[in-house]
Amino acid sequence: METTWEHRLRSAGLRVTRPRLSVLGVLAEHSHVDADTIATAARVVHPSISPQAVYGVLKALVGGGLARRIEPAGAPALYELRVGDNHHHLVCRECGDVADVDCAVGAAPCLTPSDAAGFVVDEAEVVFWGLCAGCQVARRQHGYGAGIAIRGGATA
Amino acid sequence: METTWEHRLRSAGLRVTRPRLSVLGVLAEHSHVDADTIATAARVVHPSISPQAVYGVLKALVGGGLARRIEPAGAPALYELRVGDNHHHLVCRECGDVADVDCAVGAAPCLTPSDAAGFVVDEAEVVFWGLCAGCQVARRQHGYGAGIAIRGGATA
DNA sequence: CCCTTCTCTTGACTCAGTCAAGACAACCGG
DNA sequence: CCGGTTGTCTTGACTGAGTCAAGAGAAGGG
Ligand SMILES: [Mn+2]
Ligand SMILES: [Mn+2]
Ligand SMILES: [Zn+2]
Ligand SMILES: [Zn+2]
Repeated sequence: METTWEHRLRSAGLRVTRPRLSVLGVLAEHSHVDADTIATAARVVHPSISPQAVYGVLKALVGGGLARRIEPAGAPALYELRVGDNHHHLVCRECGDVADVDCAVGAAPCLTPSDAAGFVVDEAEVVFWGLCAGCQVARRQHGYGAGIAIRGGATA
Repeated sequence: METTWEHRLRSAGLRVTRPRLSVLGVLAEHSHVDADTIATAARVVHPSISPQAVYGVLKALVGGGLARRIEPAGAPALYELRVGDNHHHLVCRECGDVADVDCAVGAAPCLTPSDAAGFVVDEAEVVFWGLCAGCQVARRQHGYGAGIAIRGGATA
Protein backbone atom coordinates (compact mmCIF):
# COMPACT_ATOMS: atom_id res chain seq x y z
CA MET A 1 0.00 0.00 0.00
CA GLU A 2 1.75 3.08 -1.32
CA THR A 3 1.68 6.18 0.80
CA THR A 4 3.87 8.64 -1.08
CA TRP A 5 2.50 12.07 -1.87
CA GLU A 6 2.53 11.19 -5.52
CA HIS A 7 0.36 8.22 -4.93
CA ARG A 8 -2.00 10.04 -2.64
CA LEU A 9 -2.43 12.82 -5.15
CA ARG A 10 -3.14 10.37 -7.94
CA SER A 11 -5.64 8.35 -5.96
CA ALA A 12 -7.47 11.58 -5.23
CA GLY A 13 -7.70 12.11 -8.98
CA LEU A 14 -5.14 14.91 -8.94
CA ARG A 15 -2.12 15.30 -11.18
CA VAL A 16 1.31 15.28 -9.61
CA THR A 17 2.87 18.70 -10.04
CA ARG A 18 5.76 20.62 -8.61
CA PRO A 19 3.59 23.25 -6.88
CA ARG A 20 1.55 20.53 -5.21
CA LEU A 21 4.57 18.61 -4.01
CA SER A 22 6.20 21.72 -2.62
CA VAL A 23 3.05 22.79 -0.77
CA LEU A 24 2.74 19.28 0.64
CA GLY A 25 6.36 19.51 1.70
CA VAL A 26 5.69 22.72 3.57
CA LEU A 27 2.58 21.31 5.23
CA ALA A 28 4.56 18.27 6.34
CA GLU A 29 6.92 20.48 8.35
CA HIS A 30 4.64 23.18 9.68
CA SER A 31 1.19 22.60 11.11
CA HIS A 32 -1.56 25.22 11.06
CA VAL A 33 -0.02 27.55 8.51
CA ASP A 34 -1.74 30.20 6.44
CA ALA A 35 -1.60 30.47 2.66
CA ASP A 36 0.90 33.31 2.71
CA THR A 37 3.37 31.47 4.94
CA ILE A 38 2.98 28.41 2.76
CA ALA A 39 3.72 30.45 -0.36
CA THR A 40 6.86 31.93 1.17
CA ALA A 41 8.13 28.56 2.37
CA ALA A 42 7.25 26.79 -0.86
CA ARG A 43 9.15 29.40 -2.84
CA VAL A 44 12.38 28.16 -1.26
CA VAL A 45 12.10 24.92 -3.17
CA HIS A 46 10.05 26.21 -6.10
CA PRO A 47 10.74 29.92 -6.55
CA SER A 48 8.31 30.59 -9.38
CA ILE A 49 5.18 29.49 -7.52
CA SER A 50 2.49 32.18 -7.53
CA PRO A 51 0.19 33.08 -4.65
CA GLN A 52 -2.82 32.04 -6.67
CA ALA A 53 -1.24 28.70 -7.39
CA VAL A 54 -0.99 28.21 -3.63
CA TYR A 55 -4.68 28.99 -3.21
CA GLY A 56 -5.50 26.64 -6.05
CA VAL A 57 -3.31 23.85 -4.72
CA LEU A 58 -4.73 24.20 -1.23
CA LYS A 59 -8.27 24.04 -2.55
CA ALA A 60 -7.40 20.91 -4.52
CA LEU A 61 -5.73 19.29 -1.51
CA VAL A 62 -8.64 20.05 0.78
CA GLY A 63 -11.11 18.88 -1.87
CA GLY A 64 -9.14 15.67 -2.29
CA GLY A 65 -9.03 15.02 1.43
CA LEU A 66 -5.25 15.42 1.71
CA ALA A 67 -5.42 18.57 3.79
CA ARG A 68 -7.75 20.28 6.20
CA ARG A 69 -8.66 23.92 6.42
CA ILE A 70 -9.59 25.68 9.64
CA GLU A 71 -10.77 29.27 9.98
CA PRO A 72 -10.31 30.67 13.47
CA ALA A 73 -12.38 33.82 13.90
CA GLY A 74 -10.52 36.96 12.97
CA ALA A 75 -7.57 35.31 11.27
CA PRO A 76 -6.75 34.00 7.80
CA ALA A 77 -7.45 30.33 7.15
CA LEU A 78 -4.93 27.75 8.33
CA TYR A 79 -4.05 24.42 6.73
CA GLU A 80 -2.77 21.13 8.07
CA LEU A 81 -2.25 17.54 6.95
CA ARG A 82 -3.90 15.90 9.96
CA VAL A 83 -7.10 14.80 8.34
CA GLY A 84 -9.97 12.50 9.13
CA ASP A 85 -9.23 12.13 12.82
CA ASN A 86 -11.77 14.66 14.03
CA HIS A 87 -9.35 16.52 16.25
CA HIS A 88 -9.94 19.98 17.70
CA HIS A 89 -7.95 23.13 18.35
CA LEU A 90 -6.67 25.44 21.04
CA VAL A 91 -6.20 29.01 19.84
CA CYS A 92 -4.29 31.72 21.68
CA ARG A 93 -6.20 35.03 21.77
CA GLU A 94 -2.96 36.93 22.06
CA CYS A 95 -0.59 35.51 19.44
CA GLY A 96 -2.92 33.31 17.40
CA ASP A 97 -0.87 30.21 18.05
CA VAL A 98 -2.78 26.98 17.44
CA ALA A 99 -2.36 23.60 19.12
CA ASP A 100 -4.07 20.31 18.40
CA VAL A 101 -6.42 18.64 20.84
CA ASP A 102 -7.19 14.99 20.35
CA CYS A 103 -10.88 14.31 20.54
CA ALA A 104 -11.53 12.18 23.59
CA VAL A 105 -14.65 10.71 22.05
CA GLY A 106 -13.16 9.90 18.68
CA ALA A 107 -15.76 9.61 15.95
CA ALA A 108 -17.34 12.67 14.37
CA PRO A 109 -19.44 14.36 15.49
CA CYS A 110 -17.98 13.98 18.94
CA LEU A 111 -20.81 15.91 20.57
CA THR A 112 -24.55 15.83 20.13
CA PRO A 113 -26.55 19.02 20.44
CA SER A 114 -29.31 18.82 23.04
CA ASP A 115 -31.86 19.94 20.48
CA ALA A 116 -30.73 19.71 16.87
CA ALA A 117 -33.69 21.79 15.64
CA GLY A 118 -34.20 19.47 12.69
CA PHE A 119 -30.60 19.68 11.53
CA VAL A 120 -28.70 16.58 10.44
CA VAL A 121 -25.32 17.14 12.03
CA ASP A 122 -22.20 15.63 10.49
CA GLU A 123 -19.48 17.46 12.35
CA ALA A 124 -18.93 19.14 15.69
CA GLU A 125 -16.19 21.72 15.46
CA VAL A 126 -14.67 22.75 18.76
CA VAL A 127 -12.35 25.68 19.33
CA PHE A 128 -10.85 26.34 22.75
CA TRP A 129 -9.94 29.98 23.22
CA GLY A 130 -7.35 31.04 25.75
CA LEU A 131 -3.76 32.02 26.28
CA CYS A 132 -0.78 29.93 25.30
CA ALA A 133 1.99 29.29 27.80
CA GLY A 134 4.28 31.90 26.28
CA CYS A 135 1.67 34.65 26.30
CA GLN A 136 0.76 33.94 29.93
CA VAL A 137 4.36 34.62 30.90
CA ALA A 138 4.52 37.74 28.72
CA ARG A 139 1.39 39.14 30.38
CA ARG A 140 2.67 38.61 33.89
CA GLN A 141 5.96 40.30 33.07
CA HIS A 142 4.24 43.36 31.68
CA GLY A 143 2.00 43.90 34.68
CA TYR A 144 -1.16 42.51 33.18
CA GLY A 145 -1.35 39.86 35.89
CA ALA A 146 -4.25 38.51 37.93
CA GLY A 147 -7.78 38.77 36.62
CA ILE A 148 -7.98 40.45 33.28
CA ALA A 149 -11.16 40.98 31.36
CA ILE A 150 -10.73 38.81 28.30
CA ARG A 151 -12.66 39.42 25.10
CA GLY A 152 -15.57 37.18 24.36
CA GLY A 153 -17.86 37.32 27.35
CA ALA A 154 -18.96 33.82 28.30
CA THR A 155 -16.50 31.89 30.37
CA ALA A 156 -16.50 28.11 30.09
CA MET B 1 -33.65 47.12 38.21
CA GLU B 2 -33.85 48.92 34.90
CA THR B 3 -33.48 46.84 31.77
CA THR B 4 -34.18 49.30 28.96
CA TRP B 5 -31.66 49.57 26.15
CA GLU B 6 -30.91 53.10 27.26
CA HIS B 7 -30.01 51.91 30.71
CA ARG B 8 -27.98 48.98 29.47
CA LEU B 9 -26.01 51.23 27.13
CA ARG B 10 -25.31 53.71 29.88
CA SER B 11 -24.23 51.11 32.39
CA ALA B 12 -21.80 49.81 29.80
CA GLY B 13 -20.35 53.30 29.64
CA LEU B 14 -21.84 53.99 26.23
CA ARG B 15 -23.82 57.02 25.15
CA VAL B 16 -27.38 56.57 24.04
CA THR B 17 -27.64 57.39 20.35
CA ARG B 18 -30.09 56.85 17.56
CA PRO B 19 -27.83 54.51 15.56
CA ARG B 20 -27.26 52.36 18.61
CA LEU B 21 -30.94 52.14 19.48
CA SER B 22 -31.90 51.25 15.93
CA VAL B 23 -29.25 48.54 15.70
CA LEU B 24 -30.43 47.15 19.03
CA GLY B 25 -33.97 47.22 17.68
CA VAL B 26 -32.93 45.18 14.66
CA LEU B 27 -31.01 42.69 16.80
CA ALA B 28 -34.04 42.27 19.04
CA GLU B 29 -36.11 41.01 16.09
CA HIS B 30 -33.59 39.02 14.09
CA SER B 31 -31.06 36.63 15.55
CA HIS B 32 -27.75 35.82 13.84
CA VAL B 33 -27.74 38.67 11.36
CA ASP B 34 -24.78 40.09 9.49
CA ALA B 35 -23.72 43.73 9.46
CA ASP B 36 -25.15 44.40 6.03
CA THR B 37 -28.59 43.03 6.89
CA ILE B 38 -28.53 45.05 10.10
CA ALA B 39 -27.69 48.21 8.17
CA THR B 40 -30.53 47.67 5.72
CA ALA B 41 -33.04 46.96 8.47
CA ALA B 42 -31.84 49.81 10.67
CA ARG B 43 -32.21 52.21 7.76
CA VAL B 44 -35.98 51.71 7.88
CA VAL B 45 -36.15 53.51 11.19
CA HIS B 46 -33.03 55.65 10.80
CA PRO B 47 -32.40 56.22 7.06
CA SER B 48 -29.18 58.18 7.37
CA ILE B 49 -27.20 55.51 9.19
CA SER B 50 -23.94 54.68 7.42
CA PRO B 51 -22.42 51.24 7.00
CA GLN B 52 -19.42 52.28 9.04
CA ALA B 53 -21.67 53.47 11.82
CA VAL B 54 -23.12 49.98 11.93
CA TYR B 55 -19.66 48.45 12.23
CA GLY B 56 -18.80 50.95 14.93
CA VAL B 57 -22.02 50.39 16.84
CA LEU B 58 -21.63 46.62 16.66
CA LYS B 59 -18.09 46.83 17.94
CA ALA B 60 -19.25 49.02 20.81
CA LEU B 61 -22.13 46.68 21.65
CA VAL B 62 -19.90 43.60 21.60
CA GLY B 63 -17.26 45.42 23.65
CA GLY B 64 -19.89 46.47 26.16
CA GLY B 65 -21.27 42.97 26.48
CA LEU B 66 -24.66 43.81 24.96
CA ALA B 67 -24.16 41.73 21.84
CA ARG B 68 -22.22 38.71 20.73
CA ARG B 69 -20.37 38.16 17.50
CA ILE B 70 -19.91 34.78 15.85
CA GLU B 71 -17.86 34.05 12.74
CA PRO B 72 -18.86 30.84 11.02
CA ALA B 73 -16.16 29.76 8.58
CA GLY B 74 -16.66 31.15 5.10
CA ALA B 75 -19.35 33.68 5.94
CA PRO B 76 -19.48 37.25 7.22
CA ALA B 77 -19.75 37.72 10.98
CA LEU B 78 -23.16 37.38 12.63
CA TYR B 79 -24.49 39.23 15.65
CA GLU B 80 -27.03 38.39 18.32
CA LEU B 81 -28.25 39.67 21.68
CA ARG B 82 -28.11 36.34 23.52
CA VAL B 83 -25.07 36.97 25.62
CA GLY B 84 -23.37 35.46 28.62
CA ASP B 85 -25.09 32.08 28.43
CA ASN B 86 -22.30 30.34 26.53
CA HIS B 87 -24.66 28.77 24.03
CA HIS B 88 -23.55 27.11 20.81
CA HIS B 89 -24.65 27.01 17.18
CA LEU B 90 -25.89 24.77 14.43
CA VAL B 91 -24.92 25.97 10.96
CA CYS B 92 -26.38 24.68 7.69
CA ARG B 93 -23.65 23.95 5.13
CA GLU B 94 -26.09 24.58 2.32
CA CYS B 95 -27.95 27.79 3.15
CA GLY B 96 -25.93 29.14 6.07
CA ASP B 97 -28.91 29.18 8.38
CA VAL B 98 -27.97 29.31 12.07
CA ALA B 99 -29.83 27.90 15.06
CA ASP B 100 -29.05 28.16 18.75
CA VAL B 101 -28.09 25.16 20.84
CA ASP B 102 -28.36 25.48 24.58
CA CYS B 103 -25.76 22.91 25.44
CA ALA B 104 -24.10 19.76 24.28
CA VAL B 105 -25.18 16.40 25.59
CA GLY B 106 -23.02 13.40 26.31
CA ALA B 107 -19.43 13.25 27.37
CA ALA B 108 -18.02 16.71 27.83
CA PRO B 109 -14.41 16.33 26.84
CA CYS B 110 -15.02 19.52 25.01
CA LEU B 111 -15.30 21.77 28.02
CA THR B 112 -11.93 20.57 29.24
CA PRO B 113 -9.44 19.51 26.62
CA SER B 114 -7.67 16.29 27.57
CA ASP B 115 -4.32 17.96 27.09
CA ALA B 116 -4.42 21.75 27.10
CA ALA B 117 -0.80 22.02 25.97
CA GLY B 118 -0.10 24.72 28.52
CA PHE B 119 -2.99 26.90 27.40
CA VAL B 120 -5.28 28.60 29.92
CA VAL B 121 -8.67 28.11 28.32
CA ASP B 122 -11.47 30.59 28.99
CA GLU B 123 -14.01 29.58 26.38
CA ALA B 124 -15.04 26.49 24.45
CA GLU B 125 -16.73 27.40 21.20
CA VAL B 126 -18.75 24.68 19.49
CA VAL B 127 -20.17 24.78 15.98
CA PHE B 128 -22.31 21.93 14.71
CA TRP B 129 -22.19 21.63 10.94
CA GLY B 130 -24.92 19.92 8.99
CA LEU B 131 -28.05 20.41 6.94
CA CYS B 132 -31.12 22.25 8.13
CA ALA B 133 -34.52 20.66 7.75
CA GLY B 134 -35.39 22.71 4.69
CA CYS B 135 -32.20 21.87 2.84
CA GLN B 136 -32.59 18.16 3.56
CA VAL B 137 -35.93 18.23 1.77
CA ALA B 138 -34.53 20.29 -1.10
CA ARG B 139 -31.72 17.79 -1.62
CA ARG B 140 -34.00 14.80 -1.73
CA GLN B 141 -36.28 16.48 -4.23
CA HIS B 142 -33.39 17.28 -6.54
CA GLY B 143 -31.99 13.77 -6.58
CA TYR B 144 -29.10 14.41 -4.24
CA GLY B 145 -30.42 11.83 -1.81
CA ALA B 146 -28.65 9.08 0.12
CA GLY B 147 -24.95 9.37 0.85
CA ILE B 148 -23.45 12.52 -0.55
CA ALA B 149 -19.90 13.59 -0.04
CA ILE B 150 -20.17 16.63 2.18
CA ARG B 151 -17.41 19.18 2.34
CA GLY B 152 -15.09 19.04 5.29
CA GLY B 153 -13.79 15.52 5.46
CA ALA B 154 -15.01 13.55 8.44
CA THR B 155 -18.51 12.25 7.94
CA ALA B 156 -20.55 11.17 10.93
C1' DC C 1 -26.43 76.73 27.98
C1' DC C 2 -21.56 75.61 26.99
C1' DC C 3 -17.79 72.75 26.67
C1' DT C 4 -15.72 68.43 26.50
C1' DT C 5 -15.73 64.12 24.76
C1' DC C 6 -17.59 60.52 22.37
C1' DT C 7 -19.83 59.14 18.16
C1' DC C 8 -21.11 59.43 13.42
C1' DT C 9 -20.23 60.53 8.39
C1' DT C 10 -17.43 60.44 4.54
C1' DG C 11 -14.04 58.45 1.89
C1' DA C 12 -9.74 56.12 1.26
C1' DC C 13 -7.70 51.90 2.03
C1' DT C 14 -6.34 46.94 3.52
C1' DC C 15 -6.40 42.08 3.43
C1' DA C 16 -7.73 37.48 2.12
C1' DG C 17 -9.42 35.34 -1.31
C1' DT C 18 -11.87 34.75 -6.05
C1' DC C 19 -12.47 34.87 -11.13
C1' DA C 20 -11.02 34.55 -15.89
C1' DA C 21 -7.89 34.15 -19.98
C1' DG C 22 -4.30 32.17 -21.82
C1' DA C 23 0.34 29.76 -21.41
C1' DC C 24 2.03 25.54 -19.89
C1' DA C 25 2.80 20.84 -18.49
C1' DA C 26 1.06 16.10 -16.90
C1' DC C 27 -0.49 11.98 -18.55
C1' DC C 28 -2.69 8.87 -21.95
C1' DG C 29 -2.54 6.51 -26.29
C1' DG C 30 -0.14 5.25 -30.17
C1' DC D 1 9.41 8.73 -27.70
C1' DC D 2 5.95 11.96 -29.54
C1' DG D 3 1.48 14.49 -30.03
C1' DG D 4 -3.00 15.65 -28.36
C1' DT D 5 -6.10 16.39 -24.58
C1' DT D 6 -7.05 18.11 -20.30
C1' DG D 7 -6.05 19.70 -15.99
C1' DT D 8 -3.05 23.06 -13.80
C1' DC D 9 -0.35 27.28 -13.28
C1' DT D 10 0.68 32.31 -14.24
C1' DT D 11 -0.74 36.79 -14.69
C1' DG D 12 -3.65 40.41 -13.65
C1' DA D 13 -8.10 42.34 -12.57
C1' DC D 14 -11.48 42.27 -9.20
C1' DT D 15 -14.63 41.40 -4.97
C1' DG D 16 -16.34 41.56 -0.14
C1' DA D 17 -15.87 42.34 4.50
C1' DG D 18 -13.97 45.10 7.36
C1' DT D 19 -10.55 48.88 9.08
C1' DC D 20 -8.50 53.55 9.58
C1' DA D 21 -8.51 58.52 9.84
C1' DA D 22 -10.20 63.36 9.64
C1' DG D 23 -13.51 66.30 10.59
C1' DA D 24 -18.58 67.34 11.51
C1' DG D 25 -22.00 66.56 14.87
C1' DA D 26 -24.45 65.45 19.06
C1' DA D 27 -24.63 63.51 24.12
C1' DG D 28 -24.54 64.77 28.50
C1' DG D 29 -21.88 66.76 32.73
C1' DG D 30 -21.24 71.15 34.81
MN1 LIG E 1 -4.88 20.62 13.86
MN1 LIG F 1 -26.94 32.25 19.03
ZN1 LIG G 1 0.03 33.10 22.61
ZN1 LIG H 1 -30.15 25.02 5.06
